[in-house]
Amino acid sequence: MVRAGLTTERLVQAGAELADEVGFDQVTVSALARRFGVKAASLYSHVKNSHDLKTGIALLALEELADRGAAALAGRAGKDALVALADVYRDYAREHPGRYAAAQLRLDPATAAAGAGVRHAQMTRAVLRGYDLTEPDQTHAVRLLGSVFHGYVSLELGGGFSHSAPDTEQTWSRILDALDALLTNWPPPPAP
Amino acid sequence: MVRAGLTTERLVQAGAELADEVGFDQVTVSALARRFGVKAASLYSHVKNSHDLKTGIALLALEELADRGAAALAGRAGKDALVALADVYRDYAREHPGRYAAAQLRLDPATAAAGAGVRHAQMTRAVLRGYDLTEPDQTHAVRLLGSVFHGYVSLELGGGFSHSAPDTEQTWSRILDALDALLTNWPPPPAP
DNA sequence: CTATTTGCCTAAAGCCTTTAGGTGGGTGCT
DNA sequence: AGCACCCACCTAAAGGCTTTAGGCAAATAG
Repeated sequence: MVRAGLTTERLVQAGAELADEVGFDQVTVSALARRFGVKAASLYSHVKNSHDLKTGIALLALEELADRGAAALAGRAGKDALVALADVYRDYAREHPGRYAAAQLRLDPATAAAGAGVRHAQMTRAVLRGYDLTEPDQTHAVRLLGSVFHGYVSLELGGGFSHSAPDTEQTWSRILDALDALLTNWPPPPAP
Repeated sequence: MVRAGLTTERLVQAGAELADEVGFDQVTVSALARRFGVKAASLYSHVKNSHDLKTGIALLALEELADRGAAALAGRAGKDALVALADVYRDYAREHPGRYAAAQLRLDPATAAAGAGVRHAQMTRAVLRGYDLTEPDQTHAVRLLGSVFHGYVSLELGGGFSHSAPDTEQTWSRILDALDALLTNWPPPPAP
């Protein structure tokens, strides 16, 4: 009987690959065990339960995304940085749809705080250094960028923009133009 | 033996309520049957299968959302209309998180085309009539608005903005100010 | 007041999750 | 080398959800 050599890390890694292949919600302890040629019960020595496994995949995805973001941001500023970071999210989601879905998993606050979530907010703040925003507008802008990135990527991934001209490539680039223009010229609070 | 009086419609309706209470992914044929005091197998005369039930809930949510949107848009234009439509999405998601999650279900093209999906795009286009955009910028703007609405709402719902000042109410209103300013002053394509 | 429809039931098979307890291969100590 | 221990993986089993097939009884129609 040859041992499969399971570890938590390898399970999470393989779970991420499985997610990209068949979708995050199809990631199951059984399917993962099958992939290792092992009985499902055997995974429970390495993973607390199904939810734990999914959390592990989510944290992995957030980490990978943050790493890519940091690399993309290095040496860039202004619109250049904005576009680079935005493309990181979009490209990652297209290359790894399962992982991206995993990153959307609602984590309990403790887990989220321990993970790479904070790095993401910091990266967006780093992009905003290239524009002239002060608190609290900077926070508003962080949230706007997060919303656009996430919203666009998940709509595009879900096929929300499919079969309609013009193509999504153009839209994406024009949206980034528009965001750049908006950040450059952030409106003051309207007089009540 | 008193009959429960099941119909497809009542099942979908109850499924939507169940989704709001326990989360869309916890909506299960078994749970729904339990709620009607009936065996799970009995539902299969009214609903093809589990996926069919979920699709029904998704279509219901899209319909409800479109109805609310149409009502909100009546008699409004410009920023007024923009804010009204945006609030429809946000309020609906907060009142009916399960239904909102359902509305995000990936539908096959045929089902999507038959449903209220088209009405949503048309409502956004209606809002844009208050601004001076022509094709293809109008399509880009439709997609931008869709991304912001969906992205913001789902991040807020997922707790992405929690426990950090300033509060999300302010951010939401400033984001809408910003979108209004952006649409009013939509940037031309940058020179290559 | 029968006859048909149809609403809900039981039975059963298949798959997933999770816990409990067993066995044997590896590893390290003597 | 021999031995003991540990840990990786196994079998067994209980419980849940999905879905199909076939049956009985309540509602409805002629």
